[in-house]
Amino acid sequence: MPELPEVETTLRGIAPYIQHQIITDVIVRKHQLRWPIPTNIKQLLVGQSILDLQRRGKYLLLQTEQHIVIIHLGMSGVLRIFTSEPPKADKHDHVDILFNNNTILRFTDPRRFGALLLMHKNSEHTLLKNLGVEPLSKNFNAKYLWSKARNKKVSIKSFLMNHHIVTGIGNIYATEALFAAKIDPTIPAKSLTFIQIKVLVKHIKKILQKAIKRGGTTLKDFLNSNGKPGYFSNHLKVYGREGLPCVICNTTIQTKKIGQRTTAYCKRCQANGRQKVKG
DNA sequence: CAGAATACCTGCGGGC
DNA sequence: TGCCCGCAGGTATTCT
Repeated sequence: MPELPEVETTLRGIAPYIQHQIITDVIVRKHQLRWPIPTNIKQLLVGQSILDLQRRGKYLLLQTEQHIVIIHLGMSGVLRIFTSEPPKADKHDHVDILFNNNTILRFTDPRRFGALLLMHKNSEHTLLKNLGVEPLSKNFNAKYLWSKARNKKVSIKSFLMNHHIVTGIGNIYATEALFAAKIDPTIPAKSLTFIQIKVLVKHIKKILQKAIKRGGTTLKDFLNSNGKPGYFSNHLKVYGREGLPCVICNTTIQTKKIGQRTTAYCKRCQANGRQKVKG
């Protein structure tokens, strides 16, 4: 999906339109997303106002007086804002939330891996309670990642994509961060030196921040709340570059499946000191 | 318990 | 043109 920068872009895009606004209607055309949208969502939300909007990992949280709306964009989800009559809903426009300022928030998701759930304001949702640290927070630092990596035999790439360790990093940004840090994505998490962990943390933060600044990455589906794509795609250095020359050393970029996910890497830059390539 | 495989769903591009 | 296959930004759940 949308990974952290895309969710953050979405949050910033929709917040000015719906914060402090009262929900006047909820139209659900398709309940069956990753989990069913609660059937009583309309009666629970109408009349409530949006007090606050937050992001936790890749989850968007819309806080109302009584409930918190949890939204996950899955692989192909998009939230868009309409301030006048929206276009006729097509088959993937699953939900419209209407507000008293005539704004409409529309949730579109062709693959339906996304979710729209409700939790009571005082409860703790199982989806959220076991999430790891936010990668852009101070809690995400070399000491933390190092301590978590101590006994982990999984590849460093799968480790980075484990949301119980650190949230919001998906295939694109894990791939990019490992390239920037010159770390072989296949090596076990526990085999990294503290210095490597430190460099990796630095690059993760840097890349995520840069991507947010560019409005996220659009490969195919992602659009911001105005329906515009993100522009970080132009800054990707390895992801999607299989067969093309490495931007650093010209070696042909290869791919490999790690934990079922395609991983692009430079054999030379990310050799992790195992062997020097001639030349 | 950790780690790997599976499941959910649609759309698209490539090969034939 | 059309069919079939594999692949895609995610992650909870089930398996070994």
